[in-house]
Amino acid sequence: MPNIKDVAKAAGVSIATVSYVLNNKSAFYSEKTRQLVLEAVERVGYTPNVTARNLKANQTRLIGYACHHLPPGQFNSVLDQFVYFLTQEAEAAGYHILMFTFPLDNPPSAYDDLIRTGQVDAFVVASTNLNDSRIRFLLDQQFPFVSFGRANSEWDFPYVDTDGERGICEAVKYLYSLGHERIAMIGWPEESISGSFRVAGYLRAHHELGLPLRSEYLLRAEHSEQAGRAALAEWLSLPRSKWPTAVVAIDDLVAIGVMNEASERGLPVGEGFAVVGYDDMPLGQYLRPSLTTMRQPIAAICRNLILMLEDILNQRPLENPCRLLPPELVVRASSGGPL
Amino acid sequence: MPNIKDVAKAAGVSIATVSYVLNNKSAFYSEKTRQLVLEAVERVGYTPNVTARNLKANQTRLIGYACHHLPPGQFNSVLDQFVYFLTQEAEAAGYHILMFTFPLDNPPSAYDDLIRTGQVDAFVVASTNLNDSRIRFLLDQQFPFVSFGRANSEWDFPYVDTDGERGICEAVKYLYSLGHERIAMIGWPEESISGSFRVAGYLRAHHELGLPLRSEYLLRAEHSEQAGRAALAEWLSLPRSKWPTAVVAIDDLVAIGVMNEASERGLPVGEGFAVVGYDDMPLGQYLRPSLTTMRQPIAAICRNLILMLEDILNQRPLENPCRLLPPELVVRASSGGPL
DNA sequence: CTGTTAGCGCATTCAT
DNA sequence: ATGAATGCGCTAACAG
Repeated sequence: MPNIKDVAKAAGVSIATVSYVLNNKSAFYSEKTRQLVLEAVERVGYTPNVTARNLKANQTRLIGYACHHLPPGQFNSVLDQFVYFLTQEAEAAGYHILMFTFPLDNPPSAYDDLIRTGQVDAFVVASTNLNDSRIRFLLDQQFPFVSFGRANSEWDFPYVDTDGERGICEAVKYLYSLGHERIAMIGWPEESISGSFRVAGYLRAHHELGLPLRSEYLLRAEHSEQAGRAALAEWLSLPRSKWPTAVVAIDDLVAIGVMNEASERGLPVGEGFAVVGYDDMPLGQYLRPSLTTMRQPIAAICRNLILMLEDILNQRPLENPCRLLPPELVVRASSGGPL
Repeated sequence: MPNIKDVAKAAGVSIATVSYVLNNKSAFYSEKTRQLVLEAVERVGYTPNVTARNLKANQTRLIGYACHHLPPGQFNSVLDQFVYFLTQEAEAAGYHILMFTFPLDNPPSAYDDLIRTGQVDAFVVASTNLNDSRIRFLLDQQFPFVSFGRANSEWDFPYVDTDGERGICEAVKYLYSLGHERIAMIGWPEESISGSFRVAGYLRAHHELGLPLRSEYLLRAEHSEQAGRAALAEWLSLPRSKWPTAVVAIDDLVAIGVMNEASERGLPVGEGFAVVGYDDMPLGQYLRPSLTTMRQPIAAICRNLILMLEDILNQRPLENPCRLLPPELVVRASSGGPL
């Protein structure tokens, strides 16, 4: 690879002049020198070496993003979209994404490594939770990062998140508009932060609709198909008159469990028994019945994450460090028509 | 961040000595100096700066991997697994993955950029095809890379691939062992390289089993649910006695299309009508009926990719530059029991 | 306007 | 065994 010296030689100027031209420091060269340099750049096929530039500038133009392994049977339904859009937005801002993994027993260690060795300028943290050790660590270190997802409310850090409360609230109201009054929900365990927002939406919808809340209609379970099945089984053990006519699942995988259990027990999903999921995983439209769900605006989330990171890295004040984006109701067959 | 000078000062030695100790050049320091240095490293909290080290060594310890966007409705069913395992294996070898995107109208340009700016040491190319412009470009440039997937047989480059021919052959033989004799297949368009290997497996199985080949049983379509539906519809327009009793789909999404169309037409998938997919996407086990499929050994693929890359980057001769890994038949409900 | 030069942090050669 | 000095490729301060 040719370097700046080769260009200088080819153009018959000094390396400083080449550097000035390439970095548009227009005060330091004449137009004819510029032509000379650009032509030489073209001739020798020169592109500045990023490593050298980074060493000088004390940066990397790399953003770290950790991908985690999920136990078999689970999966992140929107990970591929997220990674793609994040990469694309990062590139638009002149960055690339550096992928890394972290040990489950000590997540911050991987972040620490990358910081200490100077391999990234910032992080995008995702799949956050209450007392998230990574966020606590990054706050401690005062290292630039943005988060997809919230954590402890008293912690002050920039994040983008889907407004799960609003989303589930909208889902419940939609079901109500179809005529459902016995609407059940499967949440995640209480420790889950995004889970608790979504459950709050369930509660708020009932409050605003004046629907009575029945504690037996709100169950908590883990992110799994089995959890959806078990929850429905529990509801179907109630007297028939108390069976919910609609279920809001906290994510699509749980919704699938509900649909599977319902089908096996002869409950007609989409015809009198409604199921709504959350995430809009790619396969949802091809399920039978196709899955009504709340779509996470992944592209917008990634755009916001990177825009915020740009502001942070350029020391610009953040306009709005806490951004909630509304999910979008995608109506398909599993929610059925009016009762 | 402290640098090597800080350590040298703290240890009362020169920076050269610190460097020697940290790089285990044991010929150049005494044991007691070593202790001195290590203790100073600990005290000031020093970690070598990777950018500086890279500039000196003319490397980046970064492997480029391009993720591509798929049109809505399509998706790469094993991308998240692939990215995770690739990242993990790369880390085990002392590398990280740099994600980037490329424009569909000029894929090599993104690879060229990263090469010219010196941002990566090598690439992992995936989703290859015949006349793949990226592979041709990297071969031209003689830039280190490995591929997940094959391309033109006359091109000489290192790759790992799933043995699609073997996989589909095994699937067909399994169906035959259940008593099926009218086994149909949906392939990808002829231009698809991995598609043609899989179709070859279909043909080989028929040959080895002595089953007659009927041209109407082999259809070609794109990677979509709709394609699976359309293929089944075409077969069901044959006289009933010629309906296939089993379908091998070239990928899970197509298999889902077949299952959906079959269910809607009252054909009992898993009970007399068998469907087998390919890929083992995470959701397959939760479909109704659960999807029998050929599982791609993603973890092993990633391990092989990185092992080969290590050999290449260290100028070691490649033991076996063309590695075919067998997929694994995962029997679930959609293939049913013996006829 | 242009060229010379000093570092960025590190590895390594060459003296001692 | 140790340290001084050089250079990786680049940017930018400074001198001319």
